[in-house]
Amino acid sequence: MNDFELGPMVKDHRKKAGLTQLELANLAGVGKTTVFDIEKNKETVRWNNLLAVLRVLNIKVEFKSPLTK
Amino acid sequence: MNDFELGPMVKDHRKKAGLTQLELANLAGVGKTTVFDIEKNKETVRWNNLLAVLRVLNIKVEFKSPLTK
DNA sequence: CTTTTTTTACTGTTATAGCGGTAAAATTAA
DNA sequence: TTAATTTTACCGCTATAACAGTAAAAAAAG
Repeated sequence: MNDFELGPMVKDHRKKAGLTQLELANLAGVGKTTVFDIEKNKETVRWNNLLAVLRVLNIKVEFKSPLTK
Repeated sequence: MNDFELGPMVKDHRKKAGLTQLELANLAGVGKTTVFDIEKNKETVRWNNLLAVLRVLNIKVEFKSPLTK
């Protein structure tokens, strides 16, 4: 289970926000290539760049573990 | 709100797992510097490296948004 | 259909994350 | 206390992510 893919989620949110990849990139302060890579599920992107994109799209990140719950 | 810091959480989980930074790094397949940086909240680490460390510590990542819920 | 926009893909260059090594603090154990 | 371990910090070197172009393929608009 949990073969969740972040890329498609980002793409979906961007679409629903009415943004092009370039617009999202500019809003997030990253290059268009980075947005493209994120949507393609490339995981070698930098954490801060991914965070910047998620922030624009109002996607929150949560970390959970048996210890946390 | 939500000035959540990932670094301390990683450190706490590592401690409770009885691992040194070096051991965690080796288990995750990253350099010791990367583990150190993550615990210091350095956000320029690569997403895949962060994921590898979280996986060892059994910390799951969830993405949430108004659209998702 | 045709035109426009967007997305995908590739390229060369630049900036820097990641790495292991080393060593000094800081912490923990004996 | 001293000794051993761990963490923090810094150092070059290397690998590669990020970037702005460019252009072709795909999608959307007219």
